[in-house]
Amino acid sequence: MSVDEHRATPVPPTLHDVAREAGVSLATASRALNGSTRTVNETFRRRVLDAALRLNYTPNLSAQAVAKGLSSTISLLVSDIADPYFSSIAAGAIRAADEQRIATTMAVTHRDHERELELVRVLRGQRPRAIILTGSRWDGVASEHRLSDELAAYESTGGRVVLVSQRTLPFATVQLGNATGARELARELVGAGYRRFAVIAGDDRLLTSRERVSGFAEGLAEHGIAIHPSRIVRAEFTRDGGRQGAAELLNVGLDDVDLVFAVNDVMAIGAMSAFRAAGLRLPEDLAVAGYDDIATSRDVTPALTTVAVPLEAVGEHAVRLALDPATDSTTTEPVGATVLLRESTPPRA
Amino acid sequence: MSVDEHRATPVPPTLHDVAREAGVSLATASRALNGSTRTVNETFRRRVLDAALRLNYTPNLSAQAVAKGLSSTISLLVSDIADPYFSSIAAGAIRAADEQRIATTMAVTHRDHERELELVRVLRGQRPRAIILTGSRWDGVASEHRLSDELAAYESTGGRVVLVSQRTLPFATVQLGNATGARELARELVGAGYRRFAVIAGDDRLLTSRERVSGFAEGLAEHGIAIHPSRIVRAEFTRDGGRQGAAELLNVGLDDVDLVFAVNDVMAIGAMSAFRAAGLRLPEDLAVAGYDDIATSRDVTPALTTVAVPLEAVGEHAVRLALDPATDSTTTEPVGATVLLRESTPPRA
DNA sequence: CTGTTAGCGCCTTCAG
DNA sequence: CTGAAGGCGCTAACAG
Repeated sequence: MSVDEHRATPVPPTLHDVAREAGVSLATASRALNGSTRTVNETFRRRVLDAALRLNYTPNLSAQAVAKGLSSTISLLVSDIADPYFSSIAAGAIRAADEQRIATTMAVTHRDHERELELVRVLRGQRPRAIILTGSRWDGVASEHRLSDELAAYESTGGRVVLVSQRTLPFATVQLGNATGARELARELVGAGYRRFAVIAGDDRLLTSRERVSGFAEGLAEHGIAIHPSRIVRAEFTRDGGRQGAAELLNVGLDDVDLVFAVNDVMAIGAMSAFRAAGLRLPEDLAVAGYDDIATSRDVTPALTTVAVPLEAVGEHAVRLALDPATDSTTTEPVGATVLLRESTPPRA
Repeated sequence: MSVDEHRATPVPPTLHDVAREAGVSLATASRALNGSTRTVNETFRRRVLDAALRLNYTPNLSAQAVAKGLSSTISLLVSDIADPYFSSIAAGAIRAADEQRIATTMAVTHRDHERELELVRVLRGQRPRAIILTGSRWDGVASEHRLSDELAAYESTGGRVVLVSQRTLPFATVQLGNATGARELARELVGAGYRRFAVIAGDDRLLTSRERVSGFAEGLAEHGIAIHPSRIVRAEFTRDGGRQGAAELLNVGLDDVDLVFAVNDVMAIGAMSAFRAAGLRLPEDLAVAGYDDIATSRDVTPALTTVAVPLEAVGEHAVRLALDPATDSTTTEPVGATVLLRESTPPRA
């Protein structure tokens, strides 16, 4: 009767078990199974590998992490994983991490900055190789300073921080060309014959919203076109936010508007639904444009004009920056965007 | 000049540092910071907490895991995180895990069973509290046995396995009522006046596809309706698969069909796009129905008739099963589905 | 090339 | 209630 049968909770085999089974020392077993630098006699190697296989041994990654003071994990923070914007970035990030045999831990902030700060503290406990923060940064939000301090503390103890958004904090960042993309969209829309615009924006402290709105306005300004302030409404960065923004525009009146730009596709799609519910025909009565090029944008009717952001590539870049030793807190990786004119904004006479 | 300034790589403060800073022993510091059972003098408690705050200390979770032989992580396997079906489940799972202060590690199988098996092996190394496998199980696929063995080994060493799909393997599972949902859908569709059906299914070894097809057929059979085998095509479980399936149906001819049921929304939406590209008017010329009720299904035009699966709740259930000590390998949690009749299947005269 | 021996950061009996 | 000491599984010098 082995000692195992006395134990209340069964327990996975350890390296020690493998070594004993193979009749070698712990060190040899360790080297045979992982041994980066050192090499080990082929006979012993086989014996160890066989033993490991026989016992169905899997190295305890936590133990490895404490022993070498380096984990094989990265942490990815997203606002909402059910949002296609973030799930696409996550897909790219997970794939890139996977290629380097790094596991990805995901956490969700629900767009709450206090929560985001708290999560960073918790995640630090995992001692991940890197923490990647996705989602727009905020302006004029007190917690941003505390967040920055927390991240700086993390970096000062060997971690790496990568931001996906704006470079408002002193960390490596994958920069999304929001202003440029929106400006280009505005130009193309003017080129297509549109002149009278309204905008459904997000919270003005959300830099992504701000950049897209101001970039769009700049593009229009180049053609001497201005957006009347009453034609810019703000709402949440969600589908319902889009519906609400549309309702608000409907209230102030849309007679002098021929195109509504929602600062992201999810909102644009919500807005389309609200406009249609109000009896408007799209695109005949009103044109709509969004931003991001989420998968749904081509499946709605009319297909949504938008600005494509290579989201999966963004996730990959973020991980690459995170894992590249050459990266430091001043590193920056710009990512471009591409205007996609579709049926929701047909050329106007 | 402190010793820290000599170190090549900076390092996070340890519990030892905190204890020294607070002028107490390691044990006291440990108890003050986590100490479940033991209680510690209020004065010391404060001293320790203050010291921890001052040093910006975060407990090393890996070290805790090795010390107590129990990690605070669960692993979630999905086929494709950018697919709204899985990202919704993930959202629910992450939230539920979060509530119990458990971190979620995500891995992606890309619908490859070999990869899935490999991932389980790797993930076991993390010693997660549980491994949750989402996505349809396969029938007649050799690796399912090896997977089962691997999972059994994991469970025999204290882990917990939860499946989200079919209970074809001897582990706790959240069972999705695919057959029931599809049968109900068929009934409602017949009730709405439809009589001639075609189906876009997935790989026949995919149990989710099979269950939905056979449930649907059963529902029709109750009314004496059969689907001609040539009107059942198979394709990948993706949007492109849906397009392809639609093309195939278009080829064999759709004159004697008034409704196409795609076994999931993503495929249904791809099919709609293909049908429309072929000049069909939806729903006048052809009705379409899907399954899952992903967010996009209500945003397409016409809005898609589907069967709602409470995806986020499914994720939550999976985590609850995973973390509930009362769960064992025979536990089962059935989850119902609800038919949602929308514009893509208007009542027929 | 192999084995012995300290740790890694933390928890947890076990004495005081 | 507190502190000292051993151990968790593994790695990395250090000898042999």
